[in-house]
Amino acid sequence: MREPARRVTARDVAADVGCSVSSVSLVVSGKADGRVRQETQDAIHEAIARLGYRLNTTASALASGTSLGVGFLSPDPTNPFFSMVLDGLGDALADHFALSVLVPTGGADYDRGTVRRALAGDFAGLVLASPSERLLDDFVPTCPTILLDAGGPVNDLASIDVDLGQALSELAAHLTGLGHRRIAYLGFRREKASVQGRRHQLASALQQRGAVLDPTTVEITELTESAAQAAFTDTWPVWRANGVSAIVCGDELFAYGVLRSCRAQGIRVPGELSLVGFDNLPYSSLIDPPLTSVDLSARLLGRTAGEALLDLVSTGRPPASHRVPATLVVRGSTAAPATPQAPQAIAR
Amino acid sequence: MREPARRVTARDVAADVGCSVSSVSLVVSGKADGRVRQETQDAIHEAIARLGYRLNTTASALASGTSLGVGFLSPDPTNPFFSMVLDGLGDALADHFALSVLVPTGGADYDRGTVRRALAGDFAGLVLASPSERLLDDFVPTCPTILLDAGGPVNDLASIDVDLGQALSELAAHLTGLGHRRIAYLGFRREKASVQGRRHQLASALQQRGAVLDPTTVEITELTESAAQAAFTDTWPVWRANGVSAIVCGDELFAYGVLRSCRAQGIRVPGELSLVGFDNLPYSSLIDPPLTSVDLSARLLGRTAGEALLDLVSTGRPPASHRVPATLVVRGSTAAPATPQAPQAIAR
DNA sequence: ATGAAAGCGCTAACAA
DNA sequence: TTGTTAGCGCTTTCAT
Repeated sequence: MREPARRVTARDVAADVGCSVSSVSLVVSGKADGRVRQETQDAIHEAIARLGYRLNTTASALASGTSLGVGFLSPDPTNPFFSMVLDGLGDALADHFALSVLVPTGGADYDRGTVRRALAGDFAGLVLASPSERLLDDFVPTCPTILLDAGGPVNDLASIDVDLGQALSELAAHLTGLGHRRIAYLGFRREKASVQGRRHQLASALQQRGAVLDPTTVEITELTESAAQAAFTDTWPVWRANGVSAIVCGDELFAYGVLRSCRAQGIRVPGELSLVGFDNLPYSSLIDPPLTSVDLSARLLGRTAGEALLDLVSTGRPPASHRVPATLVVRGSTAAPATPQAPQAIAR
Repeated sequence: MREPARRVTARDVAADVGCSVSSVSLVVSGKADGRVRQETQDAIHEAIARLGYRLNTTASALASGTSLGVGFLSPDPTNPFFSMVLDGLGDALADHFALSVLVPTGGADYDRGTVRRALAGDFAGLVLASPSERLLDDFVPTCPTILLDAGGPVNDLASIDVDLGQALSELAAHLTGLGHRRIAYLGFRREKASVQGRRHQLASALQQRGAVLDPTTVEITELTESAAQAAFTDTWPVWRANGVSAIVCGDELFAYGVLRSCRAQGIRVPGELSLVGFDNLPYSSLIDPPLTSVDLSARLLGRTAGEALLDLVSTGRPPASHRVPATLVVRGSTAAPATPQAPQAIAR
């Protein structure tokens, strides 16, 4: 039963050395050169090591008015996309801040409650990944905040987004080149503008090549395989009747869900149905069939967000919103449709 | 160009209401009932809302001597195993602490530097996932710490571990039942005791059923697919010469790496080589072939660690080390060996 | 029921 | 170059 062992403070060190706490503070924070004599510095260092002194970062933060960490919110820390974003973010921030991951409670998307907890955390900055529309509506930032994958700036908050333009036209070219004429989109329902943007970009890229995005819209609110599996199972009869021969999924997890549904129903992929995912996870190339993917550069996205936040925190000037380009990775889940496709009229 | 907007403090609220800061503090911390008159409480609540006051958690932590978060260290936040552990941890801790994920710098395993940063963070507690042997050697905890997947308690630190006993004998029964007689193990080199333990458990389970664990040991230090791919490519000639017909991988990522190597070399899985992974990621059932897996119950592991930590932090008594049972999930990557296997002598 | 006051451990003026 | 001092915003006795 050992003592609570009162923590060694800067004062203890100062007393031991016979100097003042300010000198200790200066030495510890590395601002000592030219302000504290070398001998004193040495003595302080020695005492710190001997006594086992460690800076109390809480007190330090309070006194200096700076905060210690930045918060990261994502709908689901389990989704590989967000893990990779987190990894990139860590890269950019590691030397400057601790990264707090606010895990939404109960497997749901993060909501006001989670954000409130984040705001209570006295962070130096906040990164909101794939925030939902409702959330942003009444979100009042209390610290430098940047959005990630919000589809563009919202309420003066900069957003780091994926630029899908190039990848989407490549995708359209790829699919139409294979002979697909009617493609469906299985999206993630988050912030309106973003979703519409993705759909629209894909739709117009397809149109330019004489193909069509099926107007039957499916937007999933839950970022899980099983939700996608269920949604696809429900909607496939309609899409099939419409002549859809390829599906583009707004999240790779969705593609996995579709795949499961196809297996369960005996739908051949590719052939009867071609499948494209957004993300390009490490597993894309291992699954059966290997998934053709739009690579969202998650890690780069995270790093860019980290850098933007660093900039925002230090300069106080709102950073420009950034776009990092996505790239198309073609694999085995897309092939020519089994039945030749009729040319389509322009949608809507 | 808006003002730095000095933060609303408890004093502002007190001044507004015409009471003292102590009352505000009591109300905010929920200790007001019976100590502050109801009218005053109401007035304070009203002022808080109107003024937009939020508790400064840094100051609160300093004054009360409590800390705000717990730190989580893992070799790689990108590895789905750790994401799931993190998720479980978040579940257990969410209402009590913020979870800080300390991301190791530069993609390497976390080292003393990372730990030092963690220790500097004034956490209420620390969770060290899959710590390396060297790390623990000279690790001096400065706050309640629990280990996760360390293979058992180390230096008085409790560890939450997977109990492989049952799953491993099922696995041995499964493999020998299929006709395998010589199995190799591709492990993750971390803390010695743990690794030896896993190997030994598997070895003895196999022996009891007349099969043998190939003595050629491969222990990978880096938790990546590509490391496993390379290691397997190097060692396969030896294993093949020894008559190995099945491989058990200590991490599912390793199994993916082996799979890639097999594809590259045209080794048929299963048939020429059966493959088993440890983890049972969501992707196990989608890859080709679906992976037979020892499910490590990552999420439960995380949740258990969280609960143990909560207990440790609040009671101060070291929690018991826990073992959560793994389970075998049989899928398509294991089958009878193409060539019948000779009965094997007992290894070493 | 309420408020005054003494810190928590550190930082940053300012004096010396 | 060094030490003294006044806080940072909150919690927590302890009087009142």
